[in-house]
Amino acid sequence: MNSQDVILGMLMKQSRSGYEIKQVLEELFAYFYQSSYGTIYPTLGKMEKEQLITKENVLQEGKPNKNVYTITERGREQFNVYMNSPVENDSYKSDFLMRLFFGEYVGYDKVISWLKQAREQLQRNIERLSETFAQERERLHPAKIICIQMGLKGYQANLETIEEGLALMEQLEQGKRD
Amino acid sequence: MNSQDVILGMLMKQSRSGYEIKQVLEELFAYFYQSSYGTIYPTLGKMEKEQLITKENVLQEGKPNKNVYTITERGREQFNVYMNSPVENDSYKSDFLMRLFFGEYVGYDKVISWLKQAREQLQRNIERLSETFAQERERLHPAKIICIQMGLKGYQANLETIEEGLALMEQLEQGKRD
DNA sequence: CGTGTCATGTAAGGAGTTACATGATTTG
DNA sequence: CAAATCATGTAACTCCTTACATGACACG
Repeated sequence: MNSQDVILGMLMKQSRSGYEIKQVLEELFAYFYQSSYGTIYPTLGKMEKEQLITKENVLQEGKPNKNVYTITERGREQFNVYMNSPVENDSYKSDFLMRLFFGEYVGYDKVISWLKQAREQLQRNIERLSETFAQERERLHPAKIICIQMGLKGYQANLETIEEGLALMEQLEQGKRD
Repeated sequence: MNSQDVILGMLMKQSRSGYEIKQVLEELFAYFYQSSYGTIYPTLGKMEKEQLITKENVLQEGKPNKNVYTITERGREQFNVYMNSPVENDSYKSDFLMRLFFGEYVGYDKVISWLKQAREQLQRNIERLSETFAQERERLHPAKIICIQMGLKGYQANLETIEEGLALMEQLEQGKRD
């Protein structure tokens, strides 16, 4: 899976500009894929050259023009190749867990501050993800529902573990003061 | 967080060779950090030049020699700088979830095969991670226990969601055949 | 005698991030 | 009038991955 595969998938149903692709990526894919303009725009250019997509300049009122990209037949074939290729291993990189792993080298207060920070972030993520899908829930393809459930249940499990950990750490921090 | 920070942390308590570092990384860090020799050896070289670590060639019987690295005072300071820097955002990249998201473009059978594959992988991961920490559990620093709990509970939540999703998909697959 | 483990490294390449650069329009 | 939003792009850089290269010994 690379940025090209992702973009092809996003253009399967509707044509979009690079800016719009970024927005959707941030709204719906945030919990399992991240990207930046520095990747999206060059990739779109490359894909146009390879005739996987076509560009159309669209004039807008009150807004700058935009380049709207449409997937070609060749692009659809390419997307199909991706969808039938072996699934790559997940890659999870967490600075937060690294800190916890090395938590013995700092004070309890530091660990507690990391946990609180992670808790707040998770609460925001859960709120955002549930809201995004609350309305359209019933109309979605079952595989997409599973995908969203993976995100939500995963977040919730993490939140619970952090909540428990925080309770433990605060207890220890109290005990230390006596 | 980069490979240098991780290596410094791993040398805080004991000196190790590049090969040993890789082994520990695979055994204990697999669920939140991955690395390769292509990163480890050049990083060790760089760190030695910067006097964050020192190298010692150790002769072994029946095995090739190894280069054992020891953290210096300067290295400890550097590690401290890392531990007091702002925590970076997690980065999770999942080809598996991407496939599910685009599941509407393939048949139910394909989705089911992805889910089964993910289930098997998760079962293996859970088994490995629980075994690794089953024995030494009580002696660990609380922060490290939370770190491991994050891994285990996260895996378990994912497994449950996949199990539910698989049941749903298999039901739909049956319904389709009538 | 072949496969696996121990052990260290290099070189080329890929993929993506960050920062920079620009500019119009809208909203408060 | 300032800040946010819409919109596109480039260039330098960092970091890591993959593949290659080597070699001794152990185990079955």
